[in-house]
Parts: sequence; structure tokens; C-alpha cells
Amino acid sequence: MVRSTKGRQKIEMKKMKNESNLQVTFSKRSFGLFKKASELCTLCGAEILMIVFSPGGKVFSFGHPSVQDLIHRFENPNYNSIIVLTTQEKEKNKRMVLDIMKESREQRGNWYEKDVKDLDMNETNHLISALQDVKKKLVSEMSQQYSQVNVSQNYFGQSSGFIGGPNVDVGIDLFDQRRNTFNYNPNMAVFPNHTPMFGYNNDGVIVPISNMNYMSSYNFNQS
Amino acid sequence: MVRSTKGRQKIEMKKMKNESNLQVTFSKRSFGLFKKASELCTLCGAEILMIVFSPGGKVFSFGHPSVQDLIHRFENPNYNSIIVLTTQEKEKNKRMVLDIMKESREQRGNWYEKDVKDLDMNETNHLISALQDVKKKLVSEMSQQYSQVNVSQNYFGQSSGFIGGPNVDVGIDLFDQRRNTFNYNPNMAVFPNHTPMFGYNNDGVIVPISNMNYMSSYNFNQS
DNA sequence: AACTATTTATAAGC
DNA sequence: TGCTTATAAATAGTT
Repeated sequence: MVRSTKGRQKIEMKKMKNESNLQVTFSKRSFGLFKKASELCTLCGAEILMIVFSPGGKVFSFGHPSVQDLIHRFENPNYNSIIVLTTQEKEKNKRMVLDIMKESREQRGNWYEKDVKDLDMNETNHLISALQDVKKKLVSEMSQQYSQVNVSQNYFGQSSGFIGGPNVDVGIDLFDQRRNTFNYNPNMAVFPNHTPMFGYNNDGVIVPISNMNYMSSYNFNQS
Repeated sequence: MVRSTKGRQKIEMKKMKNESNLQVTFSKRSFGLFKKASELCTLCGAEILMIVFSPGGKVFSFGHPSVQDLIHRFENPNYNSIIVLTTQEKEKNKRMVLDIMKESREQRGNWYEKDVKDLDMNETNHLISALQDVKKKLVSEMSQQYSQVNVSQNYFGQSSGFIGGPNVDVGIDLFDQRRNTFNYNPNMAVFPNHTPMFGYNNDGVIVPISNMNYMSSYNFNQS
């Protein structure tokens, strides 16, 4: 019996060389990825944000309940927490904010005293960035006292720098099936799995959430 | 020959009722999802951000080259574009910024004139949000003149409000295999596929990028 | 956490 | 790009 095609063949897990095959594979697989994300939402009530930059630089995204909502929640894990701080903690935070604002002011002049007419795109970006720093430090400061026990073991933090840009072939398999581990260069990909750090207990009181890490069996330090 | 199990069975694409099955399925499928995302990066040089909130409220993420970089690029599609504006356009932008700042000031008092000691988490959030509005309008304004032809057909925009919160069973299949369409409520999930709106042409001049939409065959308006 | 019988995804070919 | 086919890979149900 003559077979009309060889059917699906196993492929090596490395960057495809043939540009046209690569395009087809990207189409098929990214479609499959969105479909599976969608299914996970439906089946399990998961909430998923997915943004895919194609090799050609196009952007595709999926978000349930919405892209913006999920980005916001990811970046503000404590947004809905009412955090009760002592007077000393409040004072400390205020001092910190003062310092950052002062520093920012010295670097850029009294931006908030400048004629508002001078505010352009560039400056707007600077302001936002500075304020986000302020906020980050506030959150970090407020969380720090609770983080030692509950958070440190599964808050991986954001990787700052990264090696290689778009479309760089990293030359390693991302997934090692035998070891069941992700092998991505930790500088290039992270699982910064943070769980909301505070929540209500059964008495309606705000407490740090004890968080087990479901993916703790993954070994992120494999190279 | 006696079969030891029934093997894999087809399941209905709706929220699972059995809590323990749901947990197991979430584990298996979210693992598979991350693996496939990882493979797509390796095979095609795609850049992917994925954030998954589990039904239990835990957060898992994957980002190549990095979570922060991709969020930033998603939110600032024109960040690296040198946009050449006419004097009139510049004037218009400045007037617009002035208006927004004025409005913001009226709503909240002269926040930038207040003693900086009063700046707390809440106010920092307000500032950031106000400045992001400013920025959004700037980008929107600068792009608008080019958007009519090239962008409108594939920039879906962000859905603002959404129906239903976490873990709500939306009661519909997300994916209709026969039609090959995603059926998610457009208020709950969007594919805001925006392509960078400006780029270099062969002469090194910044021009609006003509963008074909690879996913245009999907019908997002199905209910 | 393992095991298998299936379903599902997809590499190749047209 | 779209369709078909044979095979690889994922996973539902069970232990």
C-alpha cells in the first residue's frame, strides 16, 4: 500500500531555517496556542493574558477578562488590599517618597513647577517612569516586612537586562522532556510567579496570604 | 483483549464542575500551554508574554525576552518611532495636553503644587493614571492622521468594561471548531492586534507601516 | 504521580 | 493561503 504523504514528522526543537516553513509553522502553532488558552479559560475559569509578537513584528493578543485588566492586576498585585500600616511605617514611606521626589527633581529640575505647556511626549514618559518607580518602592516597602517567610520563595522578581534581541536563536531547547524542566536562559525568560501577598482571612481581617507555589517542582535554575 | 482504561475521552468545552478534576486539568493544560509557548519562541523566534491567573488566584507567567519588555512594547507601540510632526501638529498636541492637565487639576486640585509629603500610594496611583491618560491621548493624536487607512481595520482597541468577574462561567464555547472562530464575548476578550504604526522605509525615512492582518479571517463578532 | 487509550495538533505534501 | 494525510504530542480517565 502506497502512502500518499509521510504525514507528520518529528522536528528538532531549534529555530527553523526555511523562512516559508517558519511562517506556516508560526501561523499554525500560534493559532493552536490561542485556542488552547481560550479552552483553559472556559474549562477551568482561568484568566489569561497572551501577547505574541510574530517573527515579522506583528502583534497578536488574547485577554480574558481583558488585556488591560490583566496587565494591571499583574503589575499591581496588592491593588485591592487594604494594608494597615503603623505610624512608623507611614512615616518611613513618606520619607522615602520625599527622597525619590527630591532626587527626581534634582535630576530634571522642578518639573512640576514648569509651565505645563512644555510637557511633551518625552517628558510625559519621564514623569510616568519616575512615578512608577515611586510606586514600586512603596509596594516593595509595604510588602517587605511580610515577604521574608511567605513570599521570597516564590517571588522570582523581574529580570532586568536580557541577552539577545528579537528573532535571536538562543540555540537551546526550551523544554527538556526527560527532566520536565524549562531550560530557557533565566536572563531571557522568567516565571515571576507572584501570588497576591495580602488577603482576607475567615474573620474578614487583612493578612498576608500564605502561598504555596504550584509550579515549585519546575527547576528554573537549569541551564 | 481487556482494556485497562477507557483512555482519553472527549470532553465538553464548558466549565468543569468537579473541583478536583478541574484542578488536575488546570495543571496539565497550563503546563502544556507554557510548553507550547516556549516551543513557539524557539522554533519561530516569536516573542511571547503569557500571564495565567489560576482559578485559585495564583499567578504564573512566561516572557521571552522578558515580561517587562513585552508589556512595555505592547503598551508603547510607537516608542522607538521618531515621529516628525508639523508645527501645527505640535501646537495642537500642546493645547491638548494643557486641556487635560487643566481638567485633571480641577478634578483633584493642584496636586503638583501640594506639599510632596502628602503624596501617598493612592495619590501616586492617581498621578500615574492621569499621566497615562495624557500619554495615551498624545499617542492617539499623533497616530490619528495616519490611522484612517492603515490602522483602523486591524486595531480593535481595548475593551473597557467587562461582564463577569473571575471564575465566572460564561456558558459558551470559546472556540467553534466547525467555523474556526473564537466566540468569546467581545466585551470579555479581545484581540487588539496592533502593528507598529510607523517604521523605516527602504530610504531610512519614517513612514506609516502598511499592515496586513494575518488573523483577519477570524470572526471576532460572532456571539 | 503514572499509565494508556484516545483525541488533538501539526509537519509534509499538494 | 487552504486542504489532506499520516504521525507526533497532549491529555481524560483510571489506578
